[in-house]
Amino acid sequence: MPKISITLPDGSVKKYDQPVTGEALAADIGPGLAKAALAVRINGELKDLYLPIESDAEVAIITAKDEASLELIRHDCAHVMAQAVQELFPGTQVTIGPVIEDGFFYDFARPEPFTEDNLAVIEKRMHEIVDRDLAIRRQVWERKKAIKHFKKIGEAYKAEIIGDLPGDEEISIYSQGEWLDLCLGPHLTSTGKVGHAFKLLKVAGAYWRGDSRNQMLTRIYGTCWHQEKDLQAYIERIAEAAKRDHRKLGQQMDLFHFQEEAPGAIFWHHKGWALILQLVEYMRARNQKAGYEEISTPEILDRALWVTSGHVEKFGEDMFYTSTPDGREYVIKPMNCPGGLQVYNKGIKSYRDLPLRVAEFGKVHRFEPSGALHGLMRLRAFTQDDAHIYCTEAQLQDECITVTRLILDIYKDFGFEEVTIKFSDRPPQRIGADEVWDRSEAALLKAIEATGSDFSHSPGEGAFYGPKLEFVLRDAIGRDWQCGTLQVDLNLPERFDATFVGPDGERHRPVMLHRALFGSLERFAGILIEHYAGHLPLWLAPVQTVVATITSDADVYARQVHGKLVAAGLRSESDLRNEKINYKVREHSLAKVPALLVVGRNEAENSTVSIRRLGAKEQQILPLDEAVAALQAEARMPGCPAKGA
RNA sequence: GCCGGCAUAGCUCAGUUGGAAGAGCACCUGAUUUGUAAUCAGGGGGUCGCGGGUUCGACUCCUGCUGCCGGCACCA
Repeated sequence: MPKISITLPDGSVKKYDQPVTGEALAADIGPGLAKAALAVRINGELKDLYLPIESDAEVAIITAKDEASLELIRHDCAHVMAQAVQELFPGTQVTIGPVIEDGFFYDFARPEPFTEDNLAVIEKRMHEIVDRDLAIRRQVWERKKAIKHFKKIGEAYKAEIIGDLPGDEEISIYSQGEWLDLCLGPHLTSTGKVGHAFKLLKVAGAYWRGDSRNQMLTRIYGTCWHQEKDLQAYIERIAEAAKRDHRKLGQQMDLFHFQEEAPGAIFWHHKGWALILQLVEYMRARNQKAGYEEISTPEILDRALWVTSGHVEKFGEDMFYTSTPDGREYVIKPMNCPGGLQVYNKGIKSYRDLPLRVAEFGKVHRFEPSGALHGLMRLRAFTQDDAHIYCTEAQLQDECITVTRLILDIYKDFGFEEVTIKFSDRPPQRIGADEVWDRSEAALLKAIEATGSDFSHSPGEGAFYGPKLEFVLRDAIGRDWQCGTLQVDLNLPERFDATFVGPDGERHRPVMLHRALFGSLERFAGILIEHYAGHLPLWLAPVQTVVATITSDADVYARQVHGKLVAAGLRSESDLRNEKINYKVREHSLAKVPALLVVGRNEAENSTVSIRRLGAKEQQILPLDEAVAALQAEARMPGCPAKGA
């Protein structure tokens, strides 16, 4: 009587008298599969191919076609790299080497860190180890023996990891040839299965266990694919992202610059500023439609106010300070809310005033760690499209839903269709009663539900003063950017003693919400530049049209065309230089001007323009007035009624 | 902040073992009046990031600082 029955993915069942390995099972199904087999999935869990299956199970043979197999070869590739490193650089300790998106890394402890120059040598040795086709085998060791072994060979970090594993966990050690590593597995059956489609990408420092108080290790990043063409495609993908880099495009398009005297702050040139102004105009219109008022509060406020708000205590090390000759100490605001609360507190608020929605395009300064600065994406001086909503607890739910809908709707206008929401709830250290946290968290969750959005839960990641939602959008090449945020604040209304008079004639504490949609205008501009690869849609483009002449005979007409475009509200420039049209086309194309209006003798005589759109090879000849009207219509801000309409 | 790398003309980058700072583009001048991604010729332009040191001599070697780049940590 067969003892073990194996159910395959197609529903068929194979029966065996004794335990069977994944290898044997694959061979039993077919020689092609035996050759392609990389691992097995037993009851949903990935396992090594050579381990016996002891009891009835649902089993699938994993081959290169399975998504999971990429993780396997990347993990093995990390091990091959670790082996190569230890062969080449004796005395280097291994720590951890996980699979990450598109690749893997391994962290090493070594007095002398690796540099990029070492990568080629390590890569070469890795290819040799793959060619050795070493069998990879799993062993289970007794805990004490494992710790003793790793200590003996000088692997203090590995010994520490084993010591910290839960008591009931098996200590599995994988060997490939002479080389051993502690690892949960599973792995391929031999180093040969890794193949040669891998590449080491960069070296970096990384703290042991991700804690900046610990020793810094040296990390090597790599990527690994089944086939060379996949590797090449990945390398091209990285190159494509580099081409979109907003710092590079920002220079090419003459949008902004940075310089040493203002680390983390930006000099906007007029074209870049035009983009920012357009974002502000858009958000103002949306705010106005959504029932917001707008205020503006001082950028420099007495330090005492920041003591009251709690910022000095909590973020004192991360703020800009300034003092005046009269000896007063000020803080350059890192947030708009304390200033906003001063406006709220001026005069007495009634429950009839709520919900009160107050927007502020506030420029804030934060003394970010120098290593965190990154173009427009992480600045020390940036502008928030901030707003604070003061409401009653009863209104909290509706306000959360309305804000969430507004955010999602606005992202669509910028071509971001895929948005996920991150929900962060109460951290261990917090202020406020648990019942209030219960209600606040429930309100945010309900808002997610009401919009039917995808969301992820980050337990304990909320701010100390309240839970929050963070809105993450996916750009044209699949990268995620966290932009918008909606936070409940249980702290500041208390600290500044904000109140409203209720129907009962008593003073009550309002609930305060913080919300930003773009987050930072500068950062959002950077994201847009990368999302569109500089090809901003007409309504956002800094220079929307350029009128370029073919000969100087058309100069007078070109001025007339340009004048009409400007009168129609378009950001237009004219190019009457004594240059060939090829030269002009090339130059304005590189500057990412969306619409080039070429005029020569023909156009001047017929009152037409030849429109060449960015990226197109063909032109379109249109009567001047028709062309202006069409461009004007296209340049209209989405989501808002036309001005004066 | 931490680890590593980088810093030469407005931009992109060359610059050998330490021995007189270069190219292309851009800019200026002139010629050319041109039909959809670079017309030709000439010219001007440098504290080689900043400061110290070694040396007869430093863009080059050593060192401190600043900024930037790639990560890590941080991100109210």
